[in-house]
Amino acid sequence: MPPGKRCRPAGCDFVAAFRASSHWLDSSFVLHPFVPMSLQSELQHRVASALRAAGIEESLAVVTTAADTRFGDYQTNAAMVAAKALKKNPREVAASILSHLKVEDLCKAPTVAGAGFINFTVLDTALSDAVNEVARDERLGVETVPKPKTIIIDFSSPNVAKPMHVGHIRSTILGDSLSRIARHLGHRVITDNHIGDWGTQFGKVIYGWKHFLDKDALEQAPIAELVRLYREVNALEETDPAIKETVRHELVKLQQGDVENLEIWKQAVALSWKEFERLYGLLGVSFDERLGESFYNDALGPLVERLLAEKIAVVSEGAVCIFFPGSPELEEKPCLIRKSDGGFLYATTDLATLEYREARWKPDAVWYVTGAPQQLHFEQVFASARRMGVTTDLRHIAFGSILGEDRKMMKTRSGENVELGGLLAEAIERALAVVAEKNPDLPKAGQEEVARIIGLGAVKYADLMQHRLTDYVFSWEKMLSFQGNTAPYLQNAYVRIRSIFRKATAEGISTESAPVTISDPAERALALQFLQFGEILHTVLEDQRPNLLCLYLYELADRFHRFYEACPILKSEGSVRSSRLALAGVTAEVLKTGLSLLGIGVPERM
RNA sequence: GCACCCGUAGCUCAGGGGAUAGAGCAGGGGAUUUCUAAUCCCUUGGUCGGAGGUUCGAAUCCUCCCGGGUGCGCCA
Repeated sequence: MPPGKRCRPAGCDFVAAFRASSHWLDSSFVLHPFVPMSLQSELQHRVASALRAAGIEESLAVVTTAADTRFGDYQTNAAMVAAKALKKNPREVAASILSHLKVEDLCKAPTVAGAGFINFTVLDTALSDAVNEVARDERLGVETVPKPKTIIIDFSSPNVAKPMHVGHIRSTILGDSLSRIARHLGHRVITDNHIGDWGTQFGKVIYGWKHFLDKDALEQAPIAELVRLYREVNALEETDPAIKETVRHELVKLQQGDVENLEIWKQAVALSWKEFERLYGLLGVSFDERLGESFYNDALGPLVERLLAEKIAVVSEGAVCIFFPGSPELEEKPCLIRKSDGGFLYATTDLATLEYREARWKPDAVWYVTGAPQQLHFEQVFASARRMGVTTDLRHIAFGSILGEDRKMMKTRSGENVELGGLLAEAIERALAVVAEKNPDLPKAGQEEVARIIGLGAVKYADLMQHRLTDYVFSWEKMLSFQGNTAPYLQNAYVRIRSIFRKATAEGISTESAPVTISDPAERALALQFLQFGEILHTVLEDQRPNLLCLYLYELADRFHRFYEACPILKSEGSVRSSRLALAGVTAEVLKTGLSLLGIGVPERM
């Protein structure tokens, strides 16, 4: 199985889904999530009022952060958009809007620039007020959605009897992060690990188990032994068609409930789970449910029979298929749900799984976090589900493949791909070396704890920071880098702040929350950045793109590091000191919360 | 053959109608009596694969072409 793929079928027009993604929830939170305290949304309201007064369509009132700080803090392109429809000069339209715009309590006088941009520079006082609002808010300006949805997120889904390798990291980490964000925004989330515990790999495993199982090796390193069996049988099959047939027969026997094969299967599943649990524990990933493929076995036959009876499925060339007349994309691509030999397919399991989920949780949405190559499969499954009357929003959260140095997908069978356990161990080991060097006084146990947080953070961040649809070339160097745009960079910003607070406490300086007063440019830049926190999370969830959160946090840490260089905190005095301390404190909170939503922890020192 | 994705700096990637296209790494030069240098500052580096089109405005949308990848009835 290629690593970019899951053990499960795929398919669905993920591009269409991606494009439509901002429409599946309430339109009310699509464009501008309700952030009543936010300066940005307040400006937007003011612009909307001005547009109304100027006789222009209010929905054009979109305020964004300025493209360049030279132009100010925020901007709106409404005049240029309106000018197009009105067939007027954009700058004249902008002037007309300005004449109706009342923002003197928030900004310096707005200016018209370029082709018709209206730029806003926020007053230091207004910015200070806004920051103090966020600082007082437990949720740091992040509102929950008014109408929470029930979302089932199906991710990770490794195959039993095979090791988890780097190809599994994307689904696992992406799914985990999306789950955390969705929950944080108030949705009801059910995470399910639809593990591949009933695939055709068992024919090979059982054959190998019966013919050349090394019991000592199984004792020592169970997964490795199972993999060895799998690979050896795989190789044998290539050369001997008779063995291939026997292997297939072992699978059929298992599916028919053969006692011996069932027992081997149970042991293999249990051994695999043990290893998966170890990795999930290390990664801090948990699931509400682990209903693997085998859970749905008994449902497959009746499901197919019912679909046949309902004339949704038909027999074609001996196989049971669902056709999609009237759908140009799927006209020639039926969904097969029973082979001519009576065996079931992944689509069958997916449909049975969906029925179960519908009945048990009545979800508003089901998200399948699997590789992009599976899009057609999901398209077929979703189309089948619709024929069955399912109206739930089904979405394939596709992601690109991890490529080898040769820019081709890493192949499981070639054996060259990197096992996840080894990658994580290496990351932690390298982090430990750095921690020991930088923080030799820390007790060993403390160093190990810090190394774990940093090493795992680096690996997770390296994956999450990438646009999820892009293929990327796997590189140890990138995965294990602790410099530049990496998790340790973000963690370091947090650690610096914690260090300042420790020192303040030691010196008897009050760290009680105090009002923030913005004056220095570095303070402005930092403050404006964490005011965006409330908006960014909604955008991330709407597009299912944690890389935007990574980018946001990187910029926050970047601005903090500059502030740190430019604005001494403990060296300053009085209200300036307490203000800067408070500013740093909020930054730390946003960093910690933001990273936790990526599934990344923060150490107190590093 | 058909469908989908991708092509942006030496490398790895952001940006997906808006102002002079950004970052990390790599390369060059600086900063530490000062809250952690896993940091900061400066700097080198780009006909955004190509050609048309739409638009006041295109890396971004449309069409075609080139190049790479992936998928496409009894695998998962």
